[in-house]
Amino acid sequence: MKHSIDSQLKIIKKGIVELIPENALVEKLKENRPLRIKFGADPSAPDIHLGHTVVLNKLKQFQDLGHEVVFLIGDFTAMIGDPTGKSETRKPLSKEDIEKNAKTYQSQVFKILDKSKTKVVYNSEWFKKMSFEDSIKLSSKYTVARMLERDDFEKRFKNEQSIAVHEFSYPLMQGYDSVVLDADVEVGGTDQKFNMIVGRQLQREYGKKSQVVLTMPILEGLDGVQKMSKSLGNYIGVTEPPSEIFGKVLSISDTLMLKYYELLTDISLDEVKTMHPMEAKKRLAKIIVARFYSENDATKAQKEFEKVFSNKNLPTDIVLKTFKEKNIDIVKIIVESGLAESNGEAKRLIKQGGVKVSEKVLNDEKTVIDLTSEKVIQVGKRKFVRVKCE
RNA sequence: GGAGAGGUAGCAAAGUGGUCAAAUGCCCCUGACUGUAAAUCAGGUCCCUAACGGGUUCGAAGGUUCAAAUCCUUCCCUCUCCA
Repeated sequence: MKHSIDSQLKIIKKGIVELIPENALVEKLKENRPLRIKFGADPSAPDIHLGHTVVLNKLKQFQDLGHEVVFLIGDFTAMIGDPTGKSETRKPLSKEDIEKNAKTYQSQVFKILDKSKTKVVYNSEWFKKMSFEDSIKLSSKYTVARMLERDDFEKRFKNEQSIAVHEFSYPLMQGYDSVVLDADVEVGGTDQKFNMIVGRQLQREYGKKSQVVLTMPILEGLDGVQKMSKSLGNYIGVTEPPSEIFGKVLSISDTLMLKYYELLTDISLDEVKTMHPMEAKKRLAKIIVARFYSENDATKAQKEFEKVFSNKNLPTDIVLKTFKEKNIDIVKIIVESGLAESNGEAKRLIKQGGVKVSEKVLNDEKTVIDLTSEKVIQVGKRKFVRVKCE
């Protein structure tokens, strides 16, 4: 191995929240062997977003240091369905869905991870074989009081929200995964801390060495408050088109931008602070786009952004929607091309001056548009559609 | 098993027979100002209608009433305390 323990440790510790416990990691590194780094993924939400990449980047660093990443897909867990929080019970996924999601997940994960140094495993492999006796044995290794130490359990308990008994099984199962896999290190977001620590204890109970728990900060979503997640709709997905990613980054607040720089790049914050916020944000957006596409795509995305939003020109590519009739009410066009949900909303938008036809604000909701020539309809700042009759 | 408290729009939370399509706050949408930033301001936020008005909403299904989110019955769900 090329790196000394000190230099490895330095790389590993960069950008993390906690390393529990640090000296155990040092001991493991001293053994001078590739460590097994466990990372668990839930195949119910297959789209990877920037939030996930914080953890994935850390895993990549481990790979670069010569360690082995075990990418665990929690297919067994997903089959049962996890009723987290107050949201209604999540529907258990079918086998087909899980398989499909797992594939999608993998294809996206390998935009960051090194495939040749990653071992993919499914936890149904061992859980399917477990008997009821085994599972009772497993649950006897942890107490309710300790379960209630977990933040969200405690909160829900206090707030009089339901906690299904089997929810206690999730930390146990996740911990048991570590037992089976002989994980040396488990990496996850701070929200996973509790579950990962359960893993440590279970490993000990089963006569194995405890894993080291490494937590990464949670990336806030575009709103700057809640964590980035698909269900909250405040995310930037790694498969989104470059222009989308670029635009979304530009829309975040300045404070949030600093956090993104911190968690997603190697650039020092001092340097960022000397820049004009706008320039800094564009730079960040470019870096992120380039990571999932290319420098070239990033530059293109920036030019397009400047064209549309800074100079208020029309975008280069606008979707074309054709109609059979030659003359149609503007309201109908807006709704049918998906720029608004209902006639009422379309009318509202017009009243408020949010609709432009061929770059001119339109105030009369009764306007009939002549579609013999092509027109560009714009709703708000960023929704465009080209329309004409067939 | 017993006693009690609840389920209202995306979320939180008022309303407890007509004045309720339902206060308020947040989220969200549009506009102004900008840097698609923050802060601020103005407007909007179930569906149809140019408008008058109409149609569907307050856990579900029935019922009482001229009239129900509000009263009654049954059911489903959540929580608290006791056993």
